[in-house]
Amino acid sequence: MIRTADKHSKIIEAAIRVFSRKGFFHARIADIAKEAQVADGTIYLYFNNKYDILLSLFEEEIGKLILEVKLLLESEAGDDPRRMLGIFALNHLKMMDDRRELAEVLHTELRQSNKFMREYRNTKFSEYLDIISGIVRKGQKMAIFRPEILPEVFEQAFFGALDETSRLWVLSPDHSYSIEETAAQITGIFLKGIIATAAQN
Amino acid sequence: MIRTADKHSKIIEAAIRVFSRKGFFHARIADIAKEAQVADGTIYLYFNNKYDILLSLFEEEIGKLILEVKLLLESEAGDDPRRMLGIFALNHLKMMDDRRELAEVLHTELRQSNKFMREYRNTKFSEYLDIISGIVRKGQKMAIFRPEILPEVFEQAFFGALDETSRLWVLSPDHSYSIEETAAQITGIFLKGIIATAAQN
DNA sequence: GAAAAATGAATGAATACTCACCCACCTTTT
DNA sequence: AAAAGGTGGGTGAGTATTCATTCATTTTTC
Repeated sequence: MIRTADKHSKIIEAAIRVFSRKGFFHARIADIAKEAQVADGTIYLYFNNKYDILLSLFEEEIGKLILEVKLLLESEAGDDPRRMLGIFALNHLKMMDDRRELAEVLHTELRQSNKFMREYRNTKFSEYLDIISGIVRKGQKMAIFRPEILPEVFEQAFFGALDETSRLWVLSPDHSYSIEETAAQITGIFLKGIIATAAQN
Repeated sequence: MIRTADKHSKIIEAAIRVFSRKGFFHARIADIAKEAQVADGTIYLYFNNKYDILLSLFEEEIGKLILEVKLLLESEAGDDPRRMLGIFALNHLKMMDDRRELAEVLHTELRQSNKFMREYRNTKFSEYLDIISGIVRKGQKMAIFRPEILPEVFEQAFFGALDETSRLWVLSPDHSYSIEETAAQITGIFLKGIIATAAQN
């Protein structure tokens, strides 16, 4: 066994594959160990228990996702909240499509564990979601978006739409339309839904 | 032991409570039996195994939900697709709020099991979802809704929005606004998003 | 007093986690 | 610079526990 390999990420990556294949509860530590080419016991040198693997996985992967979108929003949106929503949506769907195994874990296990978390706020996940309400507030401040829309409700609805879409996308292998079309449809509906005047867009 | 009690529904109802409290995997058959005031073995006279309880629960409860909404749509919507969307949304959120325990089970376990179902279509659940695309097609036929909207994508987005909203609603006990307000916000966004002309609404 | 329904103690399969041991590599001693 | 000693990451067989399911027995029904 090569000494210098980064066991931590190796285990996380193995866990993503195994959890996506069998689900958290049916995944055995032995499966993850085998997939990571590591002994069962080694896993406990890096994680406290099975559930800790899942939580670490969430934190780390969503952390990366947040950095990625924030960077993209700064560089590509030209400070336009309308474009920001489109970029967020497309990026979310694209990344879920690129990393299907991670997507499956997030879709099924994140909810499960959210429910049993003491403090739902203060997670990387809610930080990711709050990017959306941030965009809404910005648009309202600029008088581009209707002021009567509650940013939190919009956030829930917009994310819910993306989440359900990506869930079904990943679930079935064949698709009649592209990710870009799908993202455009969703962004289209929500933009028309939130824009202040009967604007052109 | 009460004699004429319908054991089947008694067990289903007990299972809803136990699954919502502990989640499917952590729920023990003994817990459900105790909650239903029935012996462990009795459960196996009505269901093949633990997972069968969950699947039956889905089929039966979503079946009821479908009947309820369809009736409501026929009696209250006056054949107007715009009102139909509003009725669907409000009914969905209200029912999730009324039956929080069932809602929690649907939110967390339905996804889990969806993922591991061979044939995703042909479930009561997809029948429920298809009510939404049905409304969209109706609206497009009447030239009230934009024809370029893909009914399936709208269905996913609209349901996703409702699902995420009800999920968070059930998850946290305190709310700044009412269900009616929330439903109105969501319906507002989606209606403005799908309506053909810059109509009055 | 059969037949049907219900019971709950016993069974045994499954598996998360532990821990005694191994050994590659580093440090100290002579 | 060779030997001795130390360090700690890595290992994986073993264990204790947990529960879904079964079935011999009891209770209820008609």
